[in-house]
Amino acid sequence: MAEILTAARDVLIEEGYPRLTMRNVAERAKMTVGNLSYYYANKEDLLHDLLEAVIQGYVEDFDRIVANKERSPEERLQDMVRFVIGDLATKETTGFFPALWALANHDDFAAQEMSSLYQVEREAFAPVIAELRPDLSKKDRDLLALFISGSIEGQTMFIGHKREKAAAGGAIANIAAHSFTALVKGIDAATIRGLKEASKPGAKKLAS
Amino acid sequence: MAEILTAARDVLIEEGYPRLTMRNVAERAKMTVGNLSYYYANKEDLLHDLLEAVIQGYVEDFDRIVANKERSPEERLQDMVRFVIGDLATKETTGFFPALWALANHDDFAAQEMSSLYQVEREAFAPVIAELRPDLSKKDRDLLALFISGSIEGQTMFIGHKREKAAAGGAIANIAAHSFTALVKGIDAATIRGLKEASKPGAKKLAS
Amino acid sequence: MAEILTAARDVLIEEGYPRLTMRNVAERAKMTVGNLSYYYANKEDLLHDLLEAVIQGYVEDFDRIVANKERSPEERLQDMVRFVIGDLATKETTGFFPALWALANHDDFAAQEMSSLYQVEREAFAPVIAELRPDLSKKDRDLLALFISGSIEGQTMFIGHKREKAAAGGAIANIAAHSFTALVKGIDAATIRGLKEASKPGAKKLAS
Amino acid sequence: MAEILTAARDVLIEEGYPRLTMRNVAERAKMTVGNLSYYYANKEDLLHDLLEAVIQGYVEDFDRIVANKERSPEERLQDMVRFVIGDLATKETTGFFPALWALANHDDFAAQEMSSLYQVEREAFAPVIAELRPDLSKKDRDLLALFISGSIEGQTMFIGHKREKAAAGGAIANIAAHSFTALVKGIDAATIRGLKEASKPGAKKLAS
DNA sequence: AATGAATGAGCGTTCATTCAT
DNA sequence: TATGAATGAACGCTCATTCAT
Repeated sequence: MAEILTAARDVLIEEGYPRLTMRNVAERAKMTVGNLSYYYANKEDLLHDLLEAVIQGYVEDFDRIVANKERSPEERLQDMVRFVIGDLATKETTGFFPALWALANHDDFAAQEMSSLYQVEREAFAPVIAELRPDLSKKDRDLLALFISGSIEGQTMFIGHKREKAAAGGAIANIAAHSFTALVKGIDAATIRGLKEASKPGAKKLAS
Repeated sequence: MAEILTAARDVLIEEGYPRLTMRNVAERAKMTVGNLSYYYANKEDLLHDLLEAVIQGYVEDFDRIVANKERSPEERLQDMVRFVIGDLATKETTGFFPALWALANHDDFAAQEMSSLYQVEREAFAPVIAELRPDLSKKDRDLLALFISGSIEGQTMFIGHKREKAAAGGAIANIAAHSFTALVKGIDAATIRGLKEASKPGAKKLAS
Repeated sequence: MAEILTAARDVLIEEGYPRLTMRNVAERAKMTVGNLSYYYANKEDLLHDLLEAVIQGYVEDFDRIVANKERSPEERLQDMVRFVIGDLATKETTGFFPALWALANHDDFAAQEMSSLYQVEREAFAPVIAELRPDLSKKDRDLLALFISGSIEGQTMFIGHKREKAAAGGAIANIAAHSFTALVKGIDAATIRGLKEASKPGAKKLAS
Repeated sequence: MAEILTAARDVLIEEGYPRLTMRNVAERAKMTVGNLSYYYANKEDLLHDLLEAVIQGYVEDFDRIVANKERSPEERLQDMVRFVIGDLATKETTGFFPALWALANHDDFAAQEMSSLYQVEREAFAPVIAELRPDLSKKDRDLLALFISGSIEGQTMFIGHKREKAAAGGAIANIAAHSFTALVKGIDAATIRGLKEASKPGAKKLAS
């Protein structure tokens, strides 16, 4: 039943994972605990279905973005960045993802779901990066997508829903769009592999 | 007693926030629950002390980094990026921060502690950004620091301890160091404020 | 479930208020604590229901007494006095009321329940007093009922179940029946208001 | 140490018996629990000393009252009644006695202390009753004292400190003084033994 | 499908008590 | 005398789970 998953998602987002209890979900779904357990014999099953369903929603979002082929690769990269950053400021996303990240540290299923979601995200970035930088190896392009994806997600903690810097969301999106474009267009393979930048030894030398 | 906070931190990092119980902490600290509650009358006090202590540790790390003035601003920016990215791959940091981010959604104290930590992080970045870009307003420089901080933190989910892409940590650090340097050196105020990039309307137009 | 309230009442009466714990009640009701808390989400609810139920029982007793109109007012007053004094010597009443009186000092709900019970008791006395003394104001008649009620209740400590002077219960009932009859028939309004008795200043004068 | 008993008494009176804990007493006495247990190895000892001390205070009060021989027996009876009723309205007495009565149901020591206190109270009433009614047997006079004592104590629940009818305290004292005087002067031995009043069978007959 | 009832474990917390210093 | 530290049991309460109906 979809109502159960909606209820569970709402509890998770609004009250946090520690309060994602069978009772709270049942109450929100206007059911008894007994009946909830008819649909989900145990909490683990419910959690798995919940993660799958929520993540599937985000997957569909990414699929939709990629489809647009009318604009230039550079524009499409920036569209995607703005879309994801815009989404991350919603109550749902700000509520869900930190819970997912924390869960992934101790729950293999959550880690795997998270993994598959971000793979889809990276696959959405992949074609535009490939168009902009056909000279780079697939591995290097994947690393760029990985970095961009992480960079974007990390903004959640600051410009997410009701977070301290929520008001800076627009400027952060501008910076991100510019930064990732410049990065993709400007970086070379040697830099990615650490063969070029002179500053690397610094951290270590000065720490000692 | 420091042993209690160490035990609590270990429980949080290794088992996750939902298992951060008085009994688990007491057991790890080789105490009885009764005695634990002699030191911490309630769980909230313990959690607060724990967050404060752990965050204070990171604050001290940042303070130490900033101190180094021998290298060029560009090198120092890259040193700092590499230091933070290096740290984020440790078991402690990968375990602690996602828990903190999730907690911050529903616990005001956690949100506030998180806030003060990242302010310190941004203040560590501020002087190098100021040296590189004296032409930018303080507000714009702060936005750059905010973006960089978020970008770095977001890598945790991918290259953190035992995370899927942990092996890519070195490459990600290289990309980050390069990307942030290029960003700080290359961006202009109009871009930050969204007065320059032509791609902005795209997302909406194509979504419809 | 009535069994729970019965069990709770028995614990209160036989073991006293400090031992009225959820575990003790559950054990006596042959339940687990978990199941008890299915019926009573918290101890306060249980206590309130318990007080209400027990007090309702006494209210019904009083209602039954008043109904009897065949005997003279004087006889009815004495019937009532003997009934209440007879009841107060039962294990249940001797066990319950001191607990209630003590509780009423620190628990508002208990105070209010106690209040409503004794109001019913006084209303049971009111009509016979009114028949015997139509000349007195309602206020004065209420004061007589208040005094009689208190006088009766106070006997609990001495002639209650297993109390030191339990054997004197019959004589005390005789004295009470006589005393209250004489009081109601003999007192005048001036005495109630303290305008007549000459002894009043004595206490103070001699204490100094 | 007297401070401990004072602290314990204050806790009992202000917070009630269930909150009379070693910790609360220690805190009020500005001690540590450890040090409190130097003076009182266990809670039972403390409770016993507390009951003894408080009750001794009341015993001394009674002893003082009896001493006054200048007034007539009737006046002295009324003086005593007014004194006790006046005292019962104090915070201390209203707080202490219901706790004692409740305790006496399940704690033998409390029952015994209570017993000895009321014996003293009755012994205070005894001489005036004897002076007024030398014709009655000692046993009958003791029964009158017992009834009077119970009657007075029972007023606590209604006109005690912050109790519902506290404002009626003066009128109740007037009624009590009058009632007990009339009782002592008017009753005869046959009535006490139940050989005279015609109303006795009523309660039973009509209840059936 | 749905309810209500029940279990047993675990939660945070409080307590009387003990003891080394 | 006095403290601080420690124990172990009990407290009220919540939880995931089970099951008869």
